[in-house]
Amino acid sequence: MKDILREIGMIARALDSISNIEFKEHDLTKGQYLYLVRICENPGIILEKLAEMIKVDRTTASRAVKKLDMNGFIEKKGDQHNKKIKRLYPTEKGQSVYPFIIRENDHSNKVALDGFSEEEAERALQLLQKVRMNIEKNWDYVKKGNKRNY
Amino acid sequence: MKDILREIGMIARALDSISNIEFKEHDLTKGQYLYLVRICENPGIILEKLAEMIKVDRTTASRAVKKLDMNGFIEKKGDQHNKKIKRLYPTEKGQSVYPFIIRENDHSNKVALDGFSEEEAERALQLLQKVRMNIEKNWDYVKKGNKRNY
DNA sequence: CGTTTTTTATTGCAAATGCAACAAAATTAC
DNA sequence: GTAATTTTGTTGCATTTGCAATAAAAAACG
Repeated sequence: MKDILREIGMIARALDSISNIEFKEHDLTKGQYLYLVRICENPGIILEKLAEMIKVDRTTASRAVKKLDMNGFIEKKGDQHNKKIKRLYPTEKGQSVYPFIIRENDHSNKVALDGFSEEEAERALQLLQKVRMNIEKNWDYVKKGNKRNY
Repeated sequence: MKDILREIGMIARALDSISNIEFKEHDLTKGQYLYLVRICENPGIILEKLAEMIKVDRTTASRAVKKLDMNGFIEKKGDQHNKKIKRLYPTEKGQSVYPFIIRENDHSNKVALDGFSEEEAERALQLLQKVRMNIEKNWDYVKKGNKRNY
């Protein structure tokens, strides 16, 4: 059995750890960069979709977003046609941090793909996207309280 | 820029979330399965190496291992020639849970690689191992307090 | 040898995380 | 239309996480 999952876990923890240390400089605490980039790239997104996109619990996302709001990185706006949802938008301050996040992420990507040919990098991305799509079905399923069978 | 890192992050969080839910059945709390499998596969490993292997902070590993010990999954043994280190070994109970962890992980791997040919799966593993090796250098570097330049 | 540095392990905070439970708006079903 | 279900969001609580600081054994260095 090709154990790609352990590799993925190691890579993800290492990268997250690095990012968290590096973004402290921009007053972002643990995990916040994850939410902020996505809100910048999807202005008007709602919490539910954001959590789904990041693959994190709704309640965790709720608190992370609340903190981003309190610290002035984003703002929550009510919707005219739907009183329940709160749309999320980056503030000036949030947008000003965005380039730093991208630059850091790009650098990590470069490091990760060091020694890869253009074809290999492309191939790696395709394979990972496929893995992600395979796994997200299970995530939805299990998160909704269902039990996998194996 | 091929953003493989976001894909990896999503996959890792989704899988970790699934595993944590599924291992509750075996009285393992969040994250513990990570430590237990590795101790089973590397009996006598010390905390420091374990943390490095998993890519997690030393102090986090320390507490996770303490809990595994308190709950009877593993035990810490002093070394005869080195009074500082504590070698970690699975107990009977720990070993009895091991097959379940492997079975779950295997299943997740199967799901992840659904639709992959044998060659593709092999290729994916190779690429990920390479990425992991590229990234772990940076992780060591940053964890030791150094600053990446980019 | 003695001293300096590195390795290994732990604890004290402060913060993030996530399940349970709840609430209210929106949507679907009848 | 109303009732049942789903969607969206939040808090309470218990746990995990990780940076700082500490300590002590071991290893390196002179």
